[in-house]
Amino acid sequence: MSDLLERLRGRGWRITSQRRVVVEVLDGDHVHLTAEEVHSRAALRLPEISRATVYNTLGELVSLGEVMEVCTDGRAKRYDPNARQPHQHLICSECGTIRDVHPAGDPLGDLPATERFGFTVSGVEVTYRGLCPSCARPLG
Amino acid sequence: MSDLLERLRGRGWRITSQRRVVVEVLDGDHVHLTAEEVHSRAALRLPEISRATVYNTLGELVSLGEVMEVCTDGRAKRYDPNARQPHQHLICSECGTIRDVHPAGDPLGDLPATERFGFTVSGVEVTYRGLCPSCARPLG
DNA sequence: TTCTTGACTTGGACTGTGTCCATCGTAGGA
DNA sequence: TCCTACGATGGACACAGTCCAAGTCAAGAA
Repeated sequence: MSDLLERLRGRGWRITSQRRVVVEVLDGDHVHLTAEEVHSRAALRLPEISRATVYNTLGELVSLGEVMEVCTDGRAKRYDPNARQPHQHLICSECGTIRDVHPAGDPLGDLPATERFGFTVSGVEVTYRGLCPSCARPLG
Repeated sequence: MSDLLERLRGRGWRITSQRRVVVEVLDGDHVHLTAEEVHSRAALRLPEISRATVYNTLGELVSLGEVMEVCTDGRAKRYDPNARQPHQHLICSECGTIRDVHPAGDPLGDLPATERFGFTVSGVEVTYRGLCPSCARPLG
């Protein structure tokens, strides 16, 4: 069983087959799936799993800090299982591919007090945009 | 007439009453409205304006680089008329208020070549999150 | 000025994403 | 093994955004 499931049990989660499958789908590949993609992959193993359950489970994983929600465009959110290691995202504007990246610098520290307008700033998201090698190629 | 309308005319835009009203709504306050908010404000001046037209016009303004699309959460996109001056956003996680901010540092330069994976990186969005003064206040 | 035409607008249907809720099922403790 | 509160279900619903066929009109031509 994955460390993640163990941590969840430790936090009082009731481990059901549905939750197990959702967690395993996320744990399997470190790609950035939409909720629908998680649902269809989960349904391969557990055909009767409902959309509502997948949405609920993803929402809970996000609020526990185990999974990161990535809002790339106006479309579906994507879920990043690599939430425990700080990182940013590089997104292809053409095909939507997402890569995790680790920039130098400290964006939080870059925001001077005079630019905080009294806010309690708790986090920062950095999203780089561009074209991936395939999409940048002329008639690729 | 606004500079923006003049620029648009220069780019071959047909200036219709609908487009004029949408541009005026955006030009008026430098806040970050959703498409629906733009539509309802536009409808105060031009009651019969349709949602489709507002969406079309906003989309065109974005692709011309005159307006910036801001995707704050999974909900509706917001439209920022301040697209010609580079800036970033500070968002209250509680009430959704958005402020334009101008951090020090150069996030684009912070992404080393080894972290670009062959991408042609063209831009970067930085979103700071936290609580605004009203929402941070205990029982405010 | 009037005419012409193709770009623009309209409204309603449609899609995709996500939420809600009443009901049913079951994990895990007693 | 039994109980029960927590979780799952699925279908209705809400919201954001897109699409399309038909009607309208801005602006250049005559």
